[in-house]
Amino acid sequence: MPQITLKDIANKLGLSKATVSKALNGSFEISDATKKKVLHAARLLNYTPNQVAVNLRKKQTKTIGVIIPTTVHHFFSKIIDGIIKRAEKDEYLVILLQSNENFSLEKKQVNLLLDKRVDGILISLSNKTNEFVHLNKIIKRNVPLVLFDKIEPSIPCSKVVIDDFKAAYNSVVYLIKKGYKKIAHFRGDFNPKNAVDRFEGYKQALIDNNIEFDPTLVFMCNNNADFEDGYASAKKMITTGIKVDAIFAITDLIAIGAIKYLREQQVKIPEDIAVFGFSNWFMSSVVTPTLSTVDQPAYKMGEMSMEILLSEIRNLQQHNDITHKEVVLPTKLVIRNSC
Amino acid sequence: MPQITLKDIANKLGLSKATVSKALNGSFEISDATKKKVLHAARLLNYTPNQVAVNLRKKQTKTIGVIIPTTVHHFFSKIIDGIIKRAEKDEYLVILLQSNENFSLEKKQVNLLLDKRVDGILISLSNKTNEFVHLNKIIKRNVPLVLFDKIEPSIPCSKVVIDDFKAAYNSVVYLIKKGYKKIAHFRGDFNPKNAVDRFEGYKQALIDNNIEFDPTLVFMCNNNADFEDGYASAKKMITTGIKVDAIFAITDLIAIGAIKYLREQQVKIPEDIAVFGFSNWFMSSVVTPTLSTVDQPAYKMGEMSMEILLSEIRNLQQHNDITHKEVVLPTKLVIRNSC
DNA sequence: TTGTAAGCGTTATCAT
DNA sequence: ATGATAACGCTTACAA
Repeated sequence: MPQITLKDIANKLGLSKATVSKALNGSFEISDATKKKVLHAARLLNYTPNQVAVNLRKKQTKTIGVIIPTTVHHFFSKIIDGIIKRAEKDEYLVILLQSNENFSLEKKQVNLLLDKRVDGILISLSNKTNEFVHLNKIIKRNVPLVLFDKIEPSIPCSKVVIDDFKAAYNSVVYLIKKGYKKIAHFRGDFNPKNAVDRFEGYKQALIDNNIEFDPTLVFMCNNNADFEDGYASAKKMITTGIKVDAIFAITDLIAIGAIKYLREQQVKIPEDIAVFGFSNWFMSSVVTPTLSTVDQPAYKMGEMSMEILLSEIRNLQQHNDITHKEVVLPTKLVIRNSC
Repeated sequence: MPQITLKDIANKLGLSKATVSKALNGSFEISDATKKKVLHAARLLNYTPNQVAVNLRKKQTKTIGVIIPTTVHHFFSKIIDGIIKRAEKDEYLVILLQSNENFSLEKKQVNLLLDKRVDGILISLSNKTNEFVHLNKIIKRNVPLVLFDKIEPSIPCSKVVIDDFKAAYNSVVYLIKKGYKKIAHFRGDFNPKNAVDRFEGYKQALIDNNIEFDPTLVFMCNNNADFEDGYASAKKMITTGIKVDAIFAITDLIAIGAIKYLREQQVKIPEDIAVFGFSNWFMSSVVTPTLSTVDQPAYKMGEMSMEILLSEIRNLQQHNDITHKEVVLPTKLVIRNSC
């Protein structure tokens, strides 16, 4: 059954398309009588405007594009949740794309979104992204852009992040205050900024507490930053005879991998070695022992990114000048039984 | 900077819009010479076609809509992964919406997608959905629809599901073969079909093995089917003095909640009580003890749903008749240490 | 208060 | 081989 159009209603009622359109949009120019007639006919015929036509005419699509490294990730799925819910409030639709940690895919996806004429774009950069022409292209095209979590500081756009440095710093300080002195760090080399910031936080916490930084206590988890990496690093640490009394892991998954190995080796947690994670995945609350970790406000991050994007879109449409925001969301320590 | 259009290129080159369009689309009517000129100019000006205009003209958007209950769920996020990856292969974009287990929201979202003129729709029904006019509307509008996971059998469209009955049946048979005789079931009352099917599978397995079905061993987890529910049900079971030697839980999360309570009470797993889950979340492989469970092919389910949707879209465009498929994806038991 | 007509940026048909 | 024109379905000056 072919879609009903304005023209159909106009013909049926002996009115012009213009009048029908105005009536449907509640224009004050139209008499109540015809408004009623039009509305009634529209309901009867089950008419709804073809948004593609509306979009073309109005030059806005009420759609925004989101590019993230992967959806299969507790942190990112909560961010998506926040993004979609916030978008819905303003009747925006969300196109979701995964870069899959692939830079050239990310570039391609930016172009797709631009061609789709989305009203704004939200990106969490892939770990491989080290060039930024695609981002600058977005900006040059005057499409609002907000970077979140995995960002590039030099891009002139709004950004929403977590203070990784501070969160790591606080975690390690917490460990130190509890009496741990030989604290290993299981780090990642990939998600450039986050991993580096956490590492720096770790280091600074040691220094500020008069504990000498010992590079041999730092283990690089550069495989995939996942469970296996934590397991392998713990194994490497134990088998090479490196003695520590605590581990600060860059990720819950890595922490849990480490826990698994330690438990297999009858290492008591936290008595022999304490473990601290990062992210507060749900999983952390059910492993044995339950994992102390850093809670990241993922939902909030998505919501906030969308919020800022929407306000920039609004400002753009109203020809107000837009000022970029840089939001640093607070994290908090969640102390459980692993330290 | 205003977007470059066909007209700009045409003017610059002293050609007509028509010629430029044809050249850009590689039409055989256009001479190689002008093709080259046009392509060069297009590249120079950084021209890319406005997809909104293309969509209006071609009456197709190369976009499909997906409605799921929630993104924050390991199972669903893997499905989304499968959907997006498959869509991308055919250069389709995906609009993602969450019904949030809210029926009226689901209805509204269907309308949004229809107005957006998406080329097809993928839905996993909310637990509250008990009317189906919105689905029939999609079909009446001739928009391809595929239902997955949470489906309604009576709707004339393609469906992709898991054989919940069989998976539950096999799990319980496995428990029985291992010698367990008093097997409790922690069930859910909500996601209608899945929960019921699993319950029926459980029951049938008992009957087929000459174990009398005992309704007092069935615990309803109708809060949210989550961790807390499993914990509470286990508590109820133990405190009311009901003796069992195994638990078949409808969900890993519920199983893990149960495990938590049992361990707190010094109940040995699996020696005193065995536990069997359902879904094979990653988490199941890291809890203590690691959880035996049913692996659901989530990624495959997303991929397959999209695959079928795309083929229906293709058939529709080519005016072939479309036949609906009903795919039942196989599951498999993952045996770990909890039974 | 209603209608006419142009235009959004394409593609497709039919001339030339 | 190229171009004029209409059409996709809507909104919006501007006229009536």
